Amino acid sequence: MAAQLAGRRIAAVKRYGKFIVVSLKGGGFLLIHLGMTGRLLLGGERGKHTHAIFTLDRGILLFDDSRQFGSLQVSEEFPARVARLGPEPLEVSFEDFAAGLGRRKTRIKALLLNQTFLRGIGNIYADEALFGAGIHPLALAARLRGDRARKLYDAIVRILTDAIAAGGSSISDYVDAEGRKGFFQFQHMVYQRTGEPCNTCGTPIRRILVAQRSSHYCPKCQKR
DNA sequence: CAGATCACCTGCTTGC
DNA sequence: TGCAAGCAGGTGATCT
Repeated sequence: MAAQLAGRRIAAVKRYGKFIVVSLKGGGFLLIHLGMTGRLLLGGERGKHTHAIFTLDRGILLFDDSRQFGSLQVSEEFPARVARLGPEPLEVSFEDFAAGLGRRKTRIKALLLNQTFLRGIGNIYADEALFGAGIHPLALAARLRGDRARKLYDAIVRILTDAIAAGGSSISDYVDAEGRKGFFQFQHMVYQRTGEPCNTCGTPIRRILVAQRSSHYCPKCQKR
C-alpha cells in the first residue's frame, strides 16, 4: 500500500457516512474507516497502536487503532463499500426517509444502524434519536408512519446537528485530528445511562440487546 | 432477497 | 492480587 501511495497527490477528501474517501490525482482512491477506536492524528508521536504513517507536505498524519476494527484500502475504482451506502441523514428528504421506513420489516433500532438505509448513524446516535422521538428501539420500522416518522426524522436531524456542534461523543477513545475530545457525551439522555433516572420522567433507563447491540431507552417515554 | 447471527481484536471494568 | 467474564463509537461473511 505504501508503494501504491508514494508520491501521489491528493485531489479531494470527502466523508460518506463513517467512511473517508481520499481521491488521488491521476485516479485511484484511499478508503479510510476508523471502526470503533480508530484515530487520524495530525502530528504527534508514533504509539503502540499506530498502524500507518502518512508523510504529507505539511507534516505527518498517523492512523492509530487499538481495537483494529478500522481499515485502510487502496483501489483504482470508487470503493463498492461506499457506493452501496444509503443517503446522508442530514441530506435525505422526509418523503424518502418515510418511504424507506415503510418498506422495512425490521426493528427500528436495527434499521437505524443499517448503513444501506442511512449512512453514518451509529449506536450512540441511534439510541439518542429514538429517545428524542419517543420511539422504543424494538418498534417495527414499517409501523412508523405519519407523525411518528416525522418525529424520528426531526430527532435524527436535531441529534446529529447538536452532536456535531459539540464535537462528537468521547466515551473513551474518540478525538478529532487535533486530539481534542468532543462534549456531546454530557448531553446523552439514554446512551450508557442504564439504571439512571430518565431526564424527562425519572424512570430508570433500561438496556436491552437489539441486533446484538446495546440499546438504551426509557420504558415510559418510548413507545413501541 | 431481507433479516439474523457471528466473527474479527484489544483494553478496560467488574465481580468473585 | 489474580483471573474470568462482560462490555465497548462497526462492518461484513455466512447462515436462514
